[in-house]
Amino acid sequence: MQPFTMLVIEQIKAIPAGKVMTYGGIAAAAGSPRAARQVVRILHSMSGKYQLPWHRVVNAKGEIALMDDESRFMQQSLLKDEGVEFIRDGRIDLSVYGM
DNA sequence: GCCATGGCTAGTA
DNA sequence: GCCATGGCTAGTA
Repeated sequence: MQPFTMLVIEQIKAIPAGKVMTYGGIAAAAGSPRAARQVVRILHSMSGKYQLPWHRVVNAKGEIALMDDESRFMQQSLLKDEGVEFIRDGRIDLSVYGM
């Protein structure tokens, strides 16, 4: 496992319940601001193995990025259970979370 | 080659 | 809606 990958995994694991981070934000925190897509890949392929709170990651607009209906519903439910509030229809006001 | 991005245009209203 | 971007895992040889 490469250093950057490890940093990204740590960042994701460090997101507390009830908070969210963006793909780009995580990439930046791991020292590589333009590597948002790589964060996507890591979530996609290592969420299960490393027990990542994958549902706490959203895109830069505060939207759930998943394409699959079932998965996005799941993500929304998990976030709501943690107290994350959605504005009209599936968006999160990122300014509430300091972004 | 993959990927669940992001940011900036063109083009419509 | 388009396309430049980044870092590398999964899987074959």
